[in-house]
Amino acid sequence: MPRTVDKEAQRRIVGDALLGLVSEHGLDGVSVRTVAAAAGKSAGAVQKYFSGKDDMLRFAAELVGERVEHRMDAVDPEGGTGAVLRELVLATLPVDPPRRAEAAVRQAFATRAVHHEELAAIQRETDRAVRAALTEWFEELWEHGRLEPGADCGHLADAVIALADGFTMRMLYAPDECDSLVAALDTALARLVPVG
Amino acid sequence: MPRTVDKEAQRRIVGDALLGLVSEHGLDGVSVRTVAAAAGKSAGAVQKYFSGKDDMLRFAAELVGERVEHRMDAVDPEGGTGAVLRELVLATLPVDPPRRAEAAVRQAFATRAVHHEELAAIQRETDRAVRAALTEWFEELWEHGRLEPGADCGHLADAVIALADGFTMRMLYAPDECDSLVAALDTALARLVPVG
DNA sequence: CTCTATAGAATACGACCGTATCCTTACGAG
DNA sequence: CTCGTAAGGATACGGTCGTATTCTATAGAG
Repeated sequence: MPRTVDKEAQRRIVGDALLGLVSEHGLDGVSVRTVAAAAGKSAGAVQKYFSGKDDMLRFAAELVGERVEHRMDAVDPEGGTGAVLRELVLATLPVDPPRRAEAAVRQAFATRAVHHEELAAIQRETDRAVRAALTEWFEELWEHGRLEPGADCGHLADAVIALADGFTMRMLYAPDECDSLVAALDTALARLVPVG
Repeated sequence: MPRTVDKEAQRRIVGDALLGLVSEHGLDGVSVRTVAAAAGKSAGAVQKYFSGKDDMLRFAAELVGERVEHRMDAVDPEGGTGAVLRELVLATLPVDPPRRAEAAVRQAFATRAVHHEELAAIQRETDRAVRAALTEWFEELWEHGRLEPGADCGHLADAVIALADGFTMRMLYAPDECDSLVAALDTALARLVPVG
C-alpha cells in the first residue's frame, strides 16, 4: 500500500478551520475554497477528506456538540450550589471573545438546522446530552433536599437551557448590553432555582 | 408626469414574499430572482423598488419588527394575570404553522444580525420596544402589589424575553418536543413571575 | 529499485448569484 | 392626441459556488 495519512486528524483540522470561519462570518462565509484556505490546504485536498460540503458541515456540527459538552464538563468543580449553576450557564454565554466565537457558531448551526433535518438531528442529540446532565444535577440537588419537593427537574433543565440560549442570542447581536443581561440572568436563575 | 405606482406598497408586497421565502428555506433561499418570482414579479421589477439586496433585507427585517410588536399588542385583553403573560409569550412561540413561520424568520434575521451591524441595529430596536412594553406591564403589576416588592421589572422582562427566544429556537429544530417544552415554559414562568 | 496507489494541487464545468444595462410598453401631463 | 417618463421585462457580465476530472509527485510494499 502506498502513501497514507491520518484522515480523521485531517478532517478535524479542516473542521476547526470551518468553525473559525463560521464564528467570524457566519455560515455564509463558508465555502469549500474558503475553508480549505483557512486550513492552509488546497480546495482539492479537502475534497479527499469529505464527500462534499454537506459532509463537512455535518462533521463540524458534531465537533460543536463535543465542544459544548466538554465545556460543561470542565465546570463541574463544586462550590456554592447557586454559583455552580451560574458558572454552568456562563460557560456557554458569549461573555468573552472565545465564548462569543463558540456561541456564534452554535447559533449559526442551530438556525441552519431549522431547515436541515440532518443538522437538526445533531442539535437534538447535543441538547439531549446537556439536558440529561443538567437534569441529573438537579435531581442530586433534589435528593439532598436543596430543591423544593414538587420541583420537576426535567422542566427545570429545559428552562435553564432556554434561558441560556435566549440570553446568548441577544448578547450576540447586542454585545453592549452584555453586563445588564448577565445581571438579568442572575436574578432569573435565583428565581428559577431557589438554592436551598 | 407619466405613469406612476405606489412604491411603498410594492416594497411591502416584495417584502412579504421575501419573508415567506425565509420562513420556508431560511435566508439562504433568498435571492433577488427567487424573491421576485415569489412576489409574482420579474427580477428587473424589484430592482426598481430596492437599491439592492441589502436594502431588501433591511426592509424585510423592519417588517418583522412591526409584526412582532403587532402580535404582542393583539394579546393585550385582560384575564388572569398569569394567563395573560403566558399568552404574551405563546404569541411568539412556534406552536402552530403561522407562528412557526414567523419564528423561523425572526431566528434567521437574528442570526444574520450577529455579523451584520445594520440588521443588528434593527433587532436591538425591536427588542427595545418589546422590552419596554413588557417592563411597563410588570411595573403595573408591581404597583398593584401583585409582584413582590424587590422585583426588578427590567430584569424580569429580559428574562422572559430570553426564555421565549430560547424555547423558540429549540422548538424550531425539535418540533416534536413542542408540548413538553410548553409545559417547561409554564413551570418556568410560574417560578419567574409568581403571580400574586 | 520498481511499481502502484494515494495525496494533494490544479483545472474545468455548469449553475446561480448580484447588479448594470438595455428595450418595450403604457400611463398621464400638456 | 402627443410625447416624455416611469414601469417593468429581458439580457448581459463578472464573480463565486459545488463538484468532477485530471495531473504530478511521493511514500510504501514487493
